[in-house]
Amino acid sequence: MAEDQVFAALASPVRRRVLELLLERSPRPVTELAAGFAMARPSFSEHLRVLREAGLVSERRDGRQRLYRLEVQALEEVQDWLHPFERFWRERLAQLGDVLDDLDTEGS
Amino acid sequence: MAEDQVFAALASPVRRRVLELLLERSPRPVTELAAGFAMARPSFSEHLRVLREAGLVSERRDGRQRLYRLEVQALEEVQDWLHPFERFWRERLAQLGDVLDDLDTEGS
DNA sequence: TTGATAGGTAGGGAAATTCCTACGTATAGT
DNA sequence: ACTATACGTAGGAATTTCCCTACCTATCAA
Repeated sequence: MAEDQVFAALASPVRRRVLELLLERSPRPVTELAAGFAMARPSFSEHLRVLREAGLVSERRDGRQRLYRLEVQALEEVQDWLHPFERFWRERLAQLGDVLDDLDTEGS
Repeated sequence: MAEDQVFAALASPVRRRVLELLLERSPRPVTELAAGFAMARPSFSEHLRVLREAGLVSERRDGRQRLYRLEVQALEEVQDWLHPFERFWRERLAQLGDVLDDLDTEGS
């Protein structure tokens, strides 16, 4: 399943950080993305491959650079999976709100 | 980081499914949760442990059962991480909307 | 107390992940 | 044509993950 690959890709802090970098500016060449990581380049390439195969980024060649672009629609799969749970924590927040209201009422 | 453990826990389809089961009804005993998985019990126990250590579920003992409860606030870490990306796909959707509008305009 | 049920821990093997060094390929500049 | 740059693939070691069987502990029921 595609969802599986997306979640598996997000399991690595390195790969999540790459997506954050691409959120700031996209597309960007590999060297620029790799700059912040204390890691050999082939290791970093491997992370990019995982992101690519999950559909989270796409690659375009430009001269001798390869520009990686954020493909944000893949993250919608995460959002979609998360969505049914959202109701639950809204309830929690509502309850928290009630408690705060109570404290407020008592305090006044 | 706690975020790391949450994302790592969600990387497994089995564990995501467990959370979905707990969304339907929570808390539930282990046997009930394990019913749908073709897996030895100790393997399933291990998945529960990962979920517990990520803070995604909590355990309470009740007689000889252990009731697992969904702890949905741990998923907020995912939501929080995802949030900055949301703007991006809203833009994509807006663009898609424009295209559909254009088609509509041409069609009329 | 004996036996059945619920669910865990211990330990181990296969496979996947994550990192490395060495090397290959393509493009750009001189 | 030569050299440097950008980035990948190949192959391998260490670690982690995911599953197993065997066994232990606690509770309930007869």
